[in-house]
Amino acid sequence: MNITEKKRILIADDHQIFRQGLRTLIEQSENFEVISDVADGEAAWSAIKKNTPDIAVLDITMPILSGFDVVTRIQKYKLSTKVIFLSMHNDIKIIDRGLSLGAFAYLRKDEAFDSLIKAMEMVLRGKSYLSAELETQLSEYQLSRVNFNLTKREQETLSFIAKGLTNKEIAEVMCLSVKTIDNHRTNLMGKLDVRNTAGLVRYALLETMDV
Amino acid sequence: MNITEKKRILIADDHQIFRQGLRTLIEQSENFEVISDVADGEAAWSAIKKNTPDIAVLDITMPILSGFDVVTRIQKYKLSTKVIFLSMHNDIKIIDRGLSLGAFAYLRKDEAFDSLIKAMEMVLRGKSYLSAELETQLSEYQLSRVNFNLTKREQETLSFIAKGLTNKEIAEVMCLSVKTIDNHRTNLMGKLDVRNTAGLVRYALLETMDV
DNA sequence: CAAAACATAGGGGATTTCCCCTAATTTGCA
DNA sequence: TGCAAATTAGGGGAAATCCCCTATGTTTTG
Repeated sequence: MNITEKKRILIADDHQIFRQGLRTLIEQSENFEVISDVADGEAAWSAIKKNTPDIAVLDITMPILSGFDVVTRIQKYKLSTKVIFLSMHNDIKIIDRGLSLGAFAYLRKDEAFDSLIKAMEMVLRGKSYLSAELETQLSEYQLSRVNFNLTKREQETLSFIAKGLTNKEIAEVMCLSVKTIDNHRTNLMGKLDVRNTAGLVRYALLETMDV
Repeated sequence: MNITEKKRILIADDHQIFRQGLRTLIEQSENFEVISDVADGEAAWSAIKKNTPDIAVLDITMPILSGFDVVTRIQKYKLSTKVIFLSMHNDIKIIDRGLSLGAFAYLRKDEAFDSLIKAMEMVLRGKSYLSAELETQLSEYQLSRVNFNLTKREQETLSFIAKGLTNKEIAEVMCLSVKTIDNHRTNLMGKLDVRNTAGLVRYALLETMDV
């Protein structure tokens, strides 16, 4: 770590008290200075464009632009600012999305402040950071996702199920036997690890966006 | 209509050809001039903030910011620019959402250009515009929505159904007879005008956000 | 080319949903 | 206070689902 020059941090979070507290904490550290703290994603993006901080610590849920929107813009304009998400979200899907958009670290707000310092130091060295717990969850999630390889016919069947058609109706529109649709249905439930129509519809509506 | 001064129009749509065509059409009219045409919602918002056109003709599906996002900002900053949505979407829920966010008119892209002129003239007079067909659909939709008065127990039952529980399992967690859950289910399907589990889950996931 | 995966279709049966109906209590509101 | 709505529960039966299984032809892939 360069002693003569503090690393420049931007904070974006729509909760003012949290923001002030975080700023104070970070500024106690010798290696970091907070150059700006803002309350929404648009302000964050403006500040990042203008000042290119070393690290942007972003909330996900923010007014106007979300943290996802901001990191997307950073990637688009190839800015050197590295993003750390600091969010209350515990949903592994959200976390996966954030990291795949190009963030270097993801911390939950309930983690210790030391974790943030650690994350910032690692991120500056070009490494990503994730708590051990989240890392486990994430790899399980990504592993489970790749097994969701639905075949073309299974996808078609699923989309009809999600639209509310019965097996008989699906068989008619796809010009197939009801038994074939029943098979697709069984295979879908096996692959997606659900037990009934409700689970299939849930998957179709929540995990994919094209229904 | 003021003859000496043309009304200033902004167009936002991510399809360039459509945009150019629309600009040409509008500029043939004597009463309107296109001050800007842009390809995404962020550019639209910037231009609206800067120039406050009389009317913004917006697509809904656009990069960076959606048309919904733009109209939300216009409302938030109380700008005088009036929004007309011009979209391919035919889904009455989308249309309802757009109008309830504060748009003055909604036109489908497949409607005649004259409709747009008519809509623009009405919008300038502070009136909203909707094709007769869409107006009928919309009032039916809004009427049907208010009848979706689900009782407390029906709502509970629905949320369990949407989570994938069977009637038997729901009966257990709610300490009721399976037959009671079956009744709730039947009543739900009647009220929501769907025919099966898939329809119930769809409603729970798409019409409410707390699942 | 051979193996694996996919798509098709059927048997058969347990379980669940779907959809009528009746009916007793309880709750809420005018 | 009284009536309407809500909640509970059940009978009964048709339909659909869920979940095993086998089997044959096609397509994809190493």
